[in-house]
Amino acid sequence: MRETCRQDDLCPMVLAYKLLSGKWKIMILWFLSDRVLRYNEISKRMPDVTQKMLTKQLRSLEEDHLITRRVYPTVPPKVEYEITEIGRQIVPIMEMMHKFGAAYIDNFRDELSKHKNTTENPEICN
Amino acid sequence: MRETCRQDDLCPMVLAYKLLSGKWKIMILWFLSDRVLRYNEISKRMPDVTQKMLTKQLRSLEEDHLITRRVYPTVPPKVEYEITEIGRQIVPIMEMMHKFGAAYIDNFRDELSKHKNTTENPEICN
DNA sequence: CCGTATCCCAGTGGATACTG
DNA sequence: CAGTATCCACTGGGATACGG
Repeated sequence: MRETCRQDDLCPMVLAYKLLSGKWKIMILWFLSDRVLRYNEISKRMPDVTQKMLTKQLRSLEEDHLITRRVYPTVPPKVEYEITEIGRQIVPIMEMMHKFGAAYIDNFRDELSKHKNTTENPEICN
Repeated sequence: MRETCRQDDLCPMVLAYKLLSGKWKIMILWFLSDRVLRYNEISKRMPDVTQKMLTKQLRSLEEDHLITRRVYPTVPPKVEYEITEIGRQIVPIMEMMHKFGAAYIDNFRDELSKHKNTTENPEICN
């Protein structure tokens, strides 16, 4: 594993980190891992994200080929977002992160005030 | 898995993301997963991090119980950093991230200019 | 050796209003 | 419905110098 880092000037692990960097990206990917969603459906699931930010993160994910954006030229407009093949490979990582986070909470239930309101709507994962 | 999100106002997955948020944190954790390291040894492995940032990220990781900091009151001073039990549970996540990153590179070798110089020293993972 | 102290900048993220 | 357009605040990250 460690050898692959020498291939070029970019560490795969750090690249993966960068691809997921963005306050709402993993949530978006999480929801899209379930099924194709329209803009509004994502928005409803994430009430705390402003339209601007949601659009921005969606475009960034699209640019990185983790999701696709399909526009139906209808009136009113309809836009569907779908996770890609490569994007779907992130799901197990998110699952491990979820598992780790749960274990972490078990250990440090008391001192999580720092991270409270990590999300104001806990239903996001449901 | 999804049910655990209802326990409190904090999604474990997002918490995990927050714990790892910080430009150099996964690299630090990666190096420490190998063995205990002194401040200077970490610094040598990550030439691009300023002392201030390295200290900051180390303190943050310590505050989050992912690493420990042991100070030897000698002259000159000696400080050792060690990954914790819970911190070690992140290693498989980092390994999956590495694996994903490698697969990603295989697919999009061409258009990675955006992420080039993700690290200026590719040896970081070695 | 292992840090602090200042100062600084860019980019991320947000509030609010508007539109094809 | 699915976005843009402005304007703004914050903070993560950095350069440089100094200190116990």
